[in-house]
Amino acid sequence: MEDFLEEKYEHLKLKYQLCFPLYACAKEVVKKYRTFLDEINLTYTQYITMMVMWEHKKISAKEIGDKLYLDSGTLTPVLKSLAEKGYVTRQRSKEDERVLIVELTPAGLELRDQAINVPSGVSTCVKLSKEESDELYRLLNKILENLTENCE
Amino acid sequence: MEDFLEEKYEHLKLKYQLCFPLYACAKEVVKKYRTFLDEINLTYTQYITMMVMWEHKKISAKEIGDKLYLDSGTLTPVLKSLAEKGYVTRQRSKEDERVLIVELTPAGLELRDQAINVPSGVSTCVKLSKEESDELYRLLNKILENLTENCE
DNA sequence: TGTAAACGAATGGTATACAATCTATTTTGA
DNA sequence: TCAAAATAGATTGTATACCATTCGTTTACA
Repeated sequence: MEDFLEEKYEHLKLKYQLCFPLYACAKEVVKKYRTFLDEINLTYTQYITMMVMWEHKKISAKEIGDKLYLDSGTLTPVLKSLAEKGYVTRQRSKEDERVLIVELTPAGLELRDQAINVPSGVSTCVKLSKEESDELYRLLNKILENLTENCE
Repeated sequence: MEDFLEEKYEHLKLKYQLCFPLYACAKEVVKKYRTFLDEINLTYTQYITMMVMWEHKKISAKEIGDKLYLDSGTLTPVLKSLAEKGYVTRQRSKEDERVLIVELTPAGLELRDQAINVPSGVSTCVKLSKEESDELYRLLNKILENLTENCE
């Protein structure tokens, strides 16, 4: 095998990877969020958790994890920190003691008004047209679906 | 303000966010990589670092960080672990003592043959057409460019 | 009905990520 | 020329993420 015959390794180069820009892009976008979220003293993970709370008001930890693709190892400390900040309460379900019910507090609801301009701020930096955003949204959700089901 | 007038908060719902599927998708793809990379005992970060090494053989830590969008806080332990596994060497540049030169070892080069089927394995699970992959690649790199420059 | 299986959280361990700071070296510019 | 600024890595601290395991509760089913 000659040393210059490296064609079979071409696909291992970073620039031919689809998944690398996905990984890098997600990191950079979260980093951009940080500049906006610092002002309301939330991390990105706390922020997306609050988004679930703003929409659902009262929901189990399990359901939050399903929506955010996070397991209890990640979510438990996040929920505890949000409870310490006074934005949510944590209590066991009466019907099923295994279940942790997370509920939005009035302070948590008020926080929404301070977060209201975060999405547009980030969106301005991302600078995609409506058509491009829609297409990207579609492709990402398609991958998410494909990965969630078993692959052959 | 009536309680049912929540239109102004609609855009804060998770399903209207572009960045959330990006974040979730990147996590799930990296998780899928893990199933393939476990076999060769590499983490995802170690794997993309090795991809840079396979392509460049000898490169500074700074340049690796630029390519992978990683800072020294993340990269230093990754490079140390790869050196412990025997895949790279770490030594200071003679010309500029500040610079750390990372060099691929023969064992590191051999590892490439074991990694050769990883990209197609993940790609099979992602299940996008050639056209979709190309478009996603284009959009992600466009966002990366936009985020890297300043947003007013 | 009573025990095994399943379930939801919590915990401990490992590995990122990034900001802030520190150290050593090199470059700049008055 | 020589002090200030810039640069490259390393270190420290905080916050994810995920895996494996554990614990207590609930469900299934033999």
